[in-house]
Amino acid sequence: MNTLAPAPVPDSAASATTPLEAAPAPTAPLPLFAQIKARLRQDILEKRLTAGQKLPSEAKLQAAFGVSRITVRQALAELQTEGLIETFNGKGSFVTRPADAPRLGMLAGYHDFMRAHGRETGGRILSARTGPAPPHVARALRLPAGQPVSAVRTVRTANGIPVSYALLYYEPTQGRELLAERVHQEDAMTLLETELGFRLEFTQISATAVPAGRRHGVLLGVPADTPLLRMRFIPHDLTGQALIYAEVWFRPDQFTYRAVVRR
Amino acid sequence: MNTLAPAPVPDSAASATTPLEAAPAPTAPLPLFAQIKARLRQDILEKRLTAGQKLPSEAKLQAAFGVSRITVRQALAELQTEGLIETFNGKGSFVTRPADAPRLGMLAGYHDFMRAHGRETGGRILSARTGPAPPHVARALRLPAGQPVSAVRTVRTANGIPVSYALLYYEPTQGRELLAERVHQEDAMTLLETELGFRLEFTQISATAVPAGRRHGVLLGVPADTPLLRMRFIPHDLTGQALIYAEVWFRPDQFTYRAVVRR
DNA sequence: CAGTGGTCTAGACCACTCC
DNA sequence: GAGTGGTCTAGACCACTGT
Repeated sequence: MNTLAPAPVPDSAASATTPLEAAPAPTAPLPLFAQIKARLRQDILEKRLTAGQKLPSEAKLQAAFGVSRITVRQALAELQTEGLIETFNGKGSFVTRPADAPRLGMLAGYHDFMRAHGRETGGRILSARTGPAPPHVARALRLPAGQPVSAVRTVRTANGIPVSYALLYYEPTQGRELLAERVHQEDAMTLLETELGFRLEFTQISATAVPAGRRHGVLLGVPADTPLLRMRFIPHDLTGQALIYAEVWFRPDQFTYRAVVRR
Repeated sequence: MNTLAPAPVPDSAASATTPLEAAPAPTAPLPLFAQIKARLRQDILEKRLTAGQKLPSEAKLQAAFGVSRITVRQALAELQTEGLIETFNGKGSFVTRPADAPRLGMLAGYHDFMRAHGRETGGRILSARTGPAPPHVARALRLPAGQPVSAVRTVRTANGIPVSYALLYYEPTQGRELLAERVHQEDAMTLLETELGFRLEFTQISATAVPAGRRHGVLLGVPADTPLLRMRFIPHDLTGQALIYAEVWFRPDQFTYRAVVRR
């Protein structure tokens, strides 16, 4: 017997909606700890276990899944290195709040960075509408060409000076409409993690320099042909799905991109 | 008894040079697995175990340290998640060659990227001399102001077209002089990892856009005031020491910086 | 105090690699 | 087949957290 009983996720929370038999399992029956890990991960991603919530104790998991403690601990250990849970001696294991996890990409995010430097951040939304996705956006978001997407344009300021012009694309599903109301106040990545509850796994980043066009020059308050830093951010969740496509033009005299990268 | 016997690193390789008693251990005697891990890590960093080399088998480590297999495995597991070793079923554990480890920062490095796109990379060294460190460089490398550092200037080309102008600073110690002979052919980060055997842990990166000055314009073959992408890379080793300070100006029509960042 | 995770042991069986 | 890592069990003691 190498397959877990279809036991519900123990303790609190309903489940039953995800019988283990539905797993792939054509060839290799996953090791026990991997099955437990997959189950818990799914519970987290699908919000049956929500941010900050305490997981069942190791003893309870042990009993519920009918395995030894070491097996339970191996599952928890891997979830921990993946940053999905945190465990505290004497207290228990808890689903990480995404904001708790150290942010490696953009150092603490744009707004935090500005505030940390004593600059008042502001901004406004220039437009927010829905239309067919441009080809490169559709490709990045893995959507059929021409599929309708939301497009939001914003300008951000610091101490009243324009800093960036941003163009955001995303599928107009789930609670993502919130982006159109808040991106001028908070970082899109922060909103995705804290307000919308997505679990970011990795982000594709690119950077280049471009001369300010007429339109960007006016919006950012610089003469045409002034060098601008143009970056693209494409954050992905744990399943590899791209969540948004963001293209941002920065005034280099007002902002320098900084990051810390492992390896 | 909670302290490992001063057993030498078992199998091959001399050691004995690092008795465990020299450890901190004033208050909390590290857990056994942590002591084993520390010992192996040290052996790797100090080249008693070198890249690609096979570690003693779990059974041998078990016997050598006088602990149970699980304890050995916990040490190995953590070294693995830190990327210091790789293990293969049926073969053993091996010290990772830094180049094997997935490179998250610059996607596969500049030269690999160019070659992957079928472009012939070239370059030349403009100058290599030693002089007092500029203040911002001294600060980043944690050196006393004015301390002598090596400074290397290079230009890189792809298919004969200038792509970047780079300015590298580093302490002229150890084998690092090699940098002055090879940076025009290989990425500095790659040289540090593969040729010089450093273990990179994290890299500070910054990006901004600047107008090409007269000198940069001539070197890169673009008119003055053309926008350039200017990036700084400061790679650090496992101890947090900055290894080099690199400042690079890219022609944006020839190169876009791309990276994948966790979280 | 009870509950929780942190560490550790001594064994076991399996799958994989290489000779 | 011998050597190696991958998985798993049953039990133990400790340190920390809360009441």
